[in-house]
This record gives sequence, C-alpha cells and structure tokens, in this order.
Amino acid sequence: MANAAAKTQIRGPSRPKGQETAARVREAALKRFAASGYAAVSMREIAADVGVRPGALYNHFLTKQDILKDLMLSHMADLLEAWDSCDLGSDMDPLERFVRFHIRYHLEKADEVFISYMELRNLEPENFDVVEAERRRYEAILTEILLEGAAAGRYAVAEPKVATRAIIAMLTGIPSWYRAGGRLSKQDIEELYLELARKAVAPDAPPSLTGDRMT
Amino acid sequence: MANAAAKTQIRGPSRPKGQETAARVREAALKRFAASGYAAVSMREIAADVGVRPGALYNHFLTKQDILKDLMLSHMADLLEAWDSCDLGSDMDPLERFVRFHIRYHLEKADEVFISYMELRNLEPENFDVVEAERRRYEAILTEILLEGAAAGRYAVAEPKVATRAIIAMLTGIPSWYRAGGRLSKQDIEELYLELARKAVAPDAPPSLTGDRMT
Amino acid sequence: MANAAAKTQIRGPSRPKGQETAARVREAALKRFAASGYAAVSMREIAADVGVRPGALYNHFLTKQDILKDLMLSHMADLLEAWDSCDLGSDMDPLERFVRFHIRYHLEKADEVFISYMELRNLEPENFDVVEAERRRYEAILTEILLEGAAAGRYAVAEPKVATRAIIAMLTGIPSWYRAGGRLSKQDIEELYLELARKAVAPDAPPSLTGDRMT
Amino acid sequence: MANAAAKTQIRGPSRPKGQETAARVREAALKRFAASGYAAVSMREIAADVGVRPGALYNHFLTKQDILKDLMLSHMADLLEAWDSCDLGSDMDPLERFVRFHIRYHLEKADEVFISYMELRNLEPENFDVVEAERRRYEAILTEILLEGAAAGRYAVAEPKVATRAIIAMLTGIPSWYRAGGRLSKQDIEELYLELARKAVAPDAPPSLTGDRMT
DNA sequence: AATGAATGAGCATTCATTCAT
DNA sequence: CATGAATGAATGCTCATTCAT
Repeated sequence: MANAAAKTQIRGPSRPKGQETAARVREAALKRFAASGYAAVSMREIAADVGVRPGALYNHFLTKQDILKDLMLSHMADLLEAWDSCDLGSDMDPLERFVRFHIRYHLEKADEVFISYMELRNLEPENFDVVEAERRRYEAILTEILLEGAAAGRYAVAEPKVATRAIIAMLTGIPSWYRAGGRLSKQDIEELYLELARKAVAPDAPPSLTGDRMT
Repeated sequence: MANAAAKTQIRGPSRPKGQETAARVREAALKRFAASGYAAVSMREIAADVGVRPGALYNHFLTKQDILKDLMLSHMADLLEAWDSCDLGSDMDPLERFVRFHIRYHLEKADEVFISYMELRNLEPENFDVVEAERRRYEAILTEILLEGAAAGRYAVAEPKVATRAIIAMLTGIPSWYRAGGRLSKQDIEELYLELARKAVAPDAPPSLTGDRMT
Repeated sequence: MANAAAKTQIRGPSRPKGQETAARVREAALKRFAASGYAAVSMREIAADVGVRPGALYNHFLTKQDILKDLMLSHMADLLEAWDSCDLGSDMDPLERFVRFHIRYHLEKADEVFISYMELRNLEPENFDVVEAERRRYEAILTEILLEGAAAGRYAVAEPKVATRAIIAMLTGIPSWYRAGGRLSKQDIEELYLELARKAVAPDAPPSLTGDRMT
Repeated sequence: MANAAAKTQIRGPSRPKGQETAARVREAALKRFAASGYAAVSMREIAADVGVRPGALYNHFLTKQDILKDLMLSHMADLLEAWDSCDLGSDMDPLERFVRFHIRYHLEKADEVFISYMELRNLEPENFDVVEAERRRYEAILTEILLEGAAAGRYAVAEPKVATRAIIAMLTGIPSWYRAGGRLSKQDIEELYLELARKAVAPDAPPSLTGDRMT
C-alpha cells in the first residue's frame, strides 16, 4: 500500500481524525471520479459524501487536482507493489501468472484502474509524467516475460512491445463489461482470457500435419 | 456519411452558410472533446474555435449535450455503414477482413472513436442506449464471424462473445499508442495484430499431433 | 474625458444598453472602492448596486482588477486632459493657476482622487507603472512652473521637485477634511491654500528692513 | 511604548514566550498591513510570518480587527508620548521643533504612520473615534504653536487650523517618496521642508516696505 | 444566423474564527 | 500556548442557456 493513508500510524493514534477524513475523501473522490469523471465532480459533492463542509477538504488536500494526483499515483504504486508481492505460484508459467494477476487486480480495483485510464488527460503534466513512467514500468514486466519466453521458445512474438500492449488492452477491457453475478464467474473469465492470451503468443501452430516440430 | 449535416443537404447549396457553421461546430467540438473531455469543454471554447459568439451555437444545436449526441450517434452510424460498404476482398478470411477494417477505421477516425468510448457516461440515458445498441450491433458482426468460423472448424472459441470483446479491446487500444512516423507503419501494425488475433482464436493444434510437445 | 464610456456613441445609439451598464458599473465601483477600499468590495456588491447579477459584470470588465485599472487610468488621463484645457485665465500667475486648478479638480473628483492614491498598491505592476508615469507627468507640470518662476525670480525654491511634492501633498490633503457646508467655502479654502503655497515658495522675505531688494 | 504588550510586562520575564509571540504578531501584521492593506491580509499570512498556525493568533488577539486596533492605538499613543518627551532643544522656535520632530518620527515609523492613515476606514467606529481624537490632539499641538506664534507676531496665519492641516499634510507626504540612499539625506529633507513650512506661515513682508516690489 | 447582454446556478477556493486535544 | 480539524459564509469567476435586436 502506497496510499498516503498508510502514513497514519506514525505517532500512534494521537490524531486519527484527520487521517480518517482524508481516507474518506479519497474513497468518495474515487467513486465519484470513476462514475462521472474528474471534471464533472465538484468538491461540494465530495464534501457531502464525506459529511463535511467543502472548506474542510482543503485541510487534507491542497486542490482538487491534488486528490486526483493522490489517487492515480498511489494506484500505480499499489499496482506495482502488488505485482512484486504477488503470491501466485512462482512455478506457474510467467505469462499465466501475469494474466491471472492482472485480471484479478483489475477486477478488484476496478475504480482505480478506470480513473487511471480515463483521467490521465486531467493530470497536470508533471503528475502525468510520473503516472506514465509507472505504466511503462508495468508494461515492461510483461514485455520482459514475452522476451524471455520467446528466447526460450515457449512463445512466438514478432514484436514483444506490440504484443504487450495488445494483451494488456485485451485484459484491461474486462472490467468494462464484467458484472458480478453474471453468467461467467471471475474464474471462468480468467481461464478464457488466459487461453486467448496464451494462444495469441503461442509458437506457430505446426502447419497442421507437419510432425517435424521437434527441432 | 451519417452526419446530421448530410440530412439537409438535399436542396443543393441553397443555404451553405449555416451548414458550414454547423459542420465547423462539429469539427471543433470533436477535437476539444477528444482532447479535454466533454465536461471540461465549454461552449465558449467551441464558439471561439468556430469564430462565432457562444449564442450562435444555439442556432445549430439545441444544447451542448446535443453536440455530443450528434457526434457519437453519427460516428456509430458511420462505423456500421463503413463496414457494410467495406471494400476489402470478400474472398478474404472474415476475421482478417474484420481486423483490417477495424484497425484502418479506428486509426483514421481516432478522435471519433476516442470520444465514443470516453464520453459514454456523459450521454443522457436515451442517447446512451442508442449508442450502446449500435455498439452491440458492431460487436455482433465479429461474434457472428467467430461463430461461423468455429462451426466451420476454422477457429476455436469457447465463448465467442468473450473473444469478441477481447479482440475488439485489443484492436481498439491501438490508436492510444500509435503515432504516425513511428517505427511501425500502419501496415506493420495491421499485420502484427492480425497475427495475434488469428492465433488467439486458432484451432488448438490437433491433440493427435501434439503429443510430442513439451507438455 | 478619457473614460471608456466616451466611446459610446460611435455607431449611434444602436446598442446603448451595454455602454450604460458599463458606466453604471464604473460609477458603483468608484463609490464602493472609495468608501471601503478595493479589497473590501465584492463584485456582488457592485452588481447589486448596478441592478444586475454578478456574472453580468464580466460582459463589461474582464476582472475586478480591470475595473480598478479602468477607474485609475481614466482618472489620470482625465486629470491631465483637464489641465490641458484648463480655462483659468492664462494671464494668471502660473502657480496660482495650478493651485486653483488642483483644488477645484480634487474637490470635484474627490472619489477618483482618493482611490488613485489609496489603491495604487492594488494595481497590477503594469497598470501601476502607467499610473505612476501619469502622476509624474502631472507633478512635472508644477515642477516646470516652479523652475520657470524661479528662473524669473518670482519664486525661490531650493529644490523644485521637493517643493512640488510638498505643495501637491498639501493641496491633495484638502478633500480629506473639507465638508461642503462647513465654515469655510471652497472659495475660502482656495484663497487660504493659495496664500500658503505662494508664500512657501516666495522669494526670501527681505531680512525685514533691508530696502535693497530692487536688484 | 504604549504597546498593549507593555501593559503586561509588570511581572518581569515570567511569561516571555507568549509576549514574544504577540510582539511578533504585531510586527508581522504591521508590515503586511502596510504593504497590502488590512483587508488584503489574511490571518493565515500573519500566522505564517510568525511561524505559527492561524488558530494560535487567537491566543493573543481576539480578532483580526483587534490587531489593527492595537497597532493604530499604540501608534497614536506612541506619537503623542514621543512629542511630550521630545528632546529637541526647547529654545528652538516651536514651529521648527514641531517640523523636525514630525519628519524624524514619520520617517522612522513609516509603516505605523502609513497604516494609521490608510486603514482608518477599516477601524470599527469606536476605535476610529479614539484614533481620531488622538489625531486631533496631535494637530492641536501645531495649531497652538501657530496661534501663539501669530499672537507674538512671529507668524502670519489667517486660519491656524487650515495651516495646521496644510503643514501636516505636506510633511506627512514625505515618507511616500523618500528612499534611504537617495540624492537627499534625511537632514536635507528636514531643512528643505522646514524652510517651506516657515515661509508658508511667515509674516507678510511688512506692507510699508514692500511698495518697491513689482506689484 | 449572429450578436451583445443578461440570467441563475454553480464552481474551486479562501476566509476569520472556534475548539477539543 | 499551540495544533489540527472543522465551520459557515463569502470570494472572484465561469457556465450553459436565453433572447431582443
């Protein structure tokens, strides 16, 4: 967790009120931004959600932009940290591991993911650059997996960077249509997308009948 | 062309001034909405781009919402119409045809495509429903292709609807990173994504012949 | 008159409403700024005085600062113009002419004068510089009078610039205590200050009894 | 020293911390008020200058208005007290003594003097009345000097109260343009203004002897 | 078809001040 | 004495929209 909220307990619970409020602001803003978009959300609405007067928000965030920045930066940090401490079996095929991790994380943190894509253009350039750098770091993880796998002959990818973007776009689209309680469970979706991704980069299927593939 | 403008073109160039203005409004709004988002764009900005006072916009569109609706509805109509009159060889494999069409169209109409994804939530429910219906019609085209291809044994897709969304998400992500003049040409990209899509739904290497693979 | 209001009649009374409103805004702002100070006056108050909603003010002035700038710049321009077209007998002693003009003008335009002194620090640097330049031009008029008079032996001034500031400060103080209907009429005040100013720069009184002054 | 701080100094340095803070608040407020005007200065700014949080100011002053009142009342008291204990030779001509005292005091306490003129209108009526009374007391000093001098034939003043205001306005204008290190030293200015003031109220050259002037 | 002026609601933000800790 | 958090009101300004001209 890279949330600013994490700093709460430094000096014990001496002044927990403000930290709680800040956390509730983050929470309310996240939902509102995801639902209506940054520009369409007013500080008044966030304040009302939190149960506080608008002016009080400024005890916790300098500006509205600062709330967005906080949400997006901590989301990216959380994502990378979550991958680093991903507890999916390390014996699993790396692509499978990445796909399963990505789907699970993106379904769990749908709002964070959504605004991190939708609100990029509302970030001030400096913050935009930070988020972009983190995004590239995340993509690099998959690119590296593809490169290594290709070198080992497990995958066939002409352009690992392109394949990276293609797979990530494919997976990231899931939360936009997945609805809990639908026909397909998260498990089902995970398996289906895993197969699509795996096949997309699979070594070329032997021209059907050529048994000479043991090279 | 499904642009509202087209609908009144019937009587020749009798009233070219207003039509022209309306077209310039559409053009300006399209660029602004794509760049900053519907909520962040003001009628004043659009008017300034067009070279007209804000009030004049209301001679051409009832409301700001109406401009968005016009752009999104006509985009969806244009997209479906473009598919219907797609001139890619009808002897081409249907999936290949769809992929090539989709990539070309989405790279050519990047702004329209972008806002049709980003601004869905800013559409009033009624307009939203129309756009959604069109989108489903478009997706149904690919789903149908996959179903038919699967029936013919050309593709293997466990869940054609899921595969549809996966492929479309994959392809639609292209304009977000493609830059003209980059290392890869549109042609290159088309081939790369075509291969990814094709393999993703390729029939599993016939189990009979894969016993010699490193299971 | 250098007031923007003067531009009103360019194209006949075709759109007189806006010009009238702008004039009323200037008038209301002038009184409020003089009474309470620029920083303490709200756009809402001005709008209420004018009988208009706050937003309407922005059809006539870009910002609150712009109103202040308009008032101060046009005051300085008016002042210099008034001096140029001053109809006090040109046969009058120049100092007398300046003193009478200054007192009359400053008693007539008390509010404008007041804010032009009090609100200098609330002007943005660029506008401040303009006003300061005008003020120096105005002071230069008196300095020139003193210099010429001294050269002609009519006045004795060791430092014309210092004497200028001294006299102007003395005269400009009048509106801060003068109240119409008081014991002294404007006429009285004019004569009294004229005498003080005249004597202040009078050639040194001959050490009382030395009749040798005909040099 | 008439500072409110002085009034609680009775028990020695028993509580130096609070006294120090109050003094620093006064100091910071003085500079800010002089630079930007009372209305344009926020308690937050003062607090920041002092190195304290806004709420802490209220341990030393009841309100923002109270700080202004404190500064202005103590300035007027200090001014009168300084005159009373003025150490300029008592054999000096009283007008000269007043002029020299006034210039020196006003150049030394430029900020205090400045706000005591500029912020009068921001004083609540009660405090305003007190300051006005003190100001009249101060002016009365010069009026008395002129009256006595006139009675003794040393000066000629038709209206001592008018002359008082004229001279004080003249002298008080100095700090608005004087800059240390300029061409004229404080000494120079003192002499120049002294001469102007002296001559302004000088007895008319005895009419009997002025027949030879260029009437 | 376009303008200039207006509206009424809303915006992000700041303010002086309070008060429990 | 100082703090951090809050309030309630206000601030300058922008907005989509209307409408007489």
